[in-house]
Amino acid sequence: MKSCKASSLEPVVEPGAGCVVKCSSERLENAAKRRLAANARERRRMQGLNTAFDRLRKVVPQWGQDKKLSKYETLQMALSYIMALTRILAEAERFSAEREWLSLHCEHFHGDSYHRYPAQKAAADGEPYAHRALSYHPEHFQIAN
DNA sequence: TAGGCCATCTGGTCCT
DNA sequence: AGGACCAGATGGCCTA
Repeated sequence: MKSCKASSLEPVVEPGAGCVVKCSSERLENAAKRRLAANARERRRMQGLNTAFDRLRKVVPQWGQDKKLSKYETLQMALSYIMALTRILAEAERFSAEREWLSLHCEHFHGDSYHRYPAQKAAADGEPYAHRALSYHPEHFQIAN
């Protein structure tokens, strides 16, 4: 019994017409199987992508959002969040550098007015600093663009 | 009912 | 050759 090469795209022409029919139907069957396998792989890939989005949603702030963020919103929020954290880090570094400078040069001052961290200052202003810094809302997305 | 969001299928392209 | 990735098409579900 002759076997067909599934890799060949052209139908194999044989004196007996039987193989042509059989080969093409086998090839069709193989193609269908490969398509189904590819569909399953694609489904798994997208599911993996969605679990990644879910994990991202968990670590991104959603203040005032009872509805879950869409994928686009999640990405935009993550971007804003990272930018906010970066800014906070930079500010913290700047403040600690200032503190060092002050402690070197102004030792005779008693620190209250100089040694305040932003968080403490903001708390004194009535609103938590971190909340003010990170309170991003979907309507702020344009800022990140 | 229109519009937004999503899942799935599908064919094309690139990479190993 | 086969898998991963991507983008377009399509249909379902939900909400204003």
